[in-house]
Amino acid sequence: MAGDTKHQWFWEALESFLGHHQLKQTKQRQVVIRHFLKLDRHVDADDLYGSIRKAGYNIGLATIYRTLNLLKEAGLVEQRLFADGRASYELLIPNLHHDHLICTTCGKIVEFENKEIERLQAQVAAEQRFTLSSHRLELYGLCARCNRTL
Amino acid sequence: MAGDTKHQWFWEALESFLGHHQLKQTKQRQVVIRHFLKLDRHVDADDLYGSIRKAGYNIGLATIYRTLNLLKEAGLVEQRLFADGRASYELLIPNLHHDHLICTTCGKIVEFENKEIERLQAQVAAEQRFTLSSHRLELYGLCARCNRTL
DNA sequence: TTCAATGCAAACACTTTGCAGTCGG
DNA sequence: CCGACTGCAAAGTGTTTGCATTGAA
Repeated sequence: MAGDTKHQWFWEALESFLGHHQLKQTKQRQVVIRHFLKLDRHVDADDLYGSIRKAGYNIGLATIYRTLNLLKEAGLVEQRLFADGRASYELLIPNLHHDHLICTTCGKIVEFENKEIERLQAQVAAEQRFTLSSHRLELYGLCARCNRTL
Repeated sequence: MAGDTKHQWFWEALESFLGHHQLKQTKQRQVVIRHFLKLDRHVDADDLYGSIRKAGYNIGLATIYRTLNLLKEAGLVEQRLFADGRASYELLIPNLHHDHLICTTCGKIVEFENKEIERLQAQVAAEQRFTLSSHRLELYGLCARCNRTL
């Protein structure tokens, strides 16, 4: 119902999660999530709040945080912590993991995926007898543009 | 003077940094840093505060934060952010980079280094025309012990 | 003698929580 | 109707900052 076709899998997963946990579908949740999906990448609570407010809704910041935490619980979203103390959230697409290349000057983020690196990670974990559940890889440096400008 | 031989390079680097920035060596800084070096790994402000206080010193939390930030500025220490909002600090040993394998249950941290992964990272960065300055790789999962207990 | 450093407390920014009212199933 | 959800404001959290004072160079 609230789902566009592009994110149908997401709404289905959410519905399933809500169902299995006797949680409820609400107007506000739908608005928050719709805006989250629209903003698409690396969204923080304030971005969402602004976007939602600009669209004419009056939804409390608390509800936004609660919704983001819900999505995190549901495993649909990943929380990412930044040095300035803010947390940003990213849509977690199943089986479509990627890592980040981050420009330390302009903040540009390039996503990438490298099967070979992942394979080696699994190998390292196995050597230490860890059962891997997830990982985070971030490469920091200057993007081509900033490298030129500086 | 305040430097044990093991961390001599550290005290020298610090002295050099202070000198080049007209900053001062103080009693408190030395105490904080000495305790930081003693605790050795993945220390947070409160750990330090406790350790210092237990040793009979009365040094403000603010000073501890200021000192840790100083070390970060000096590039001698790396700040790491945790999901619960705390920041922990780790001694940054030059040319001795390592990544982390973190147990999501007991919090155990195993350090590792993998040249092959680093090589692939450099390759990825080059493909995107990034000039790499650093990276962070964290693998999350269950350690052997927790895997057994659960 | 100067100006960085300190301790304290107040200020901060982001996030969570308590509560009374609301609304979905 | 039950109990999860909401908005609001108040409370929390770890960290930073303003200020008068201290102390290193």
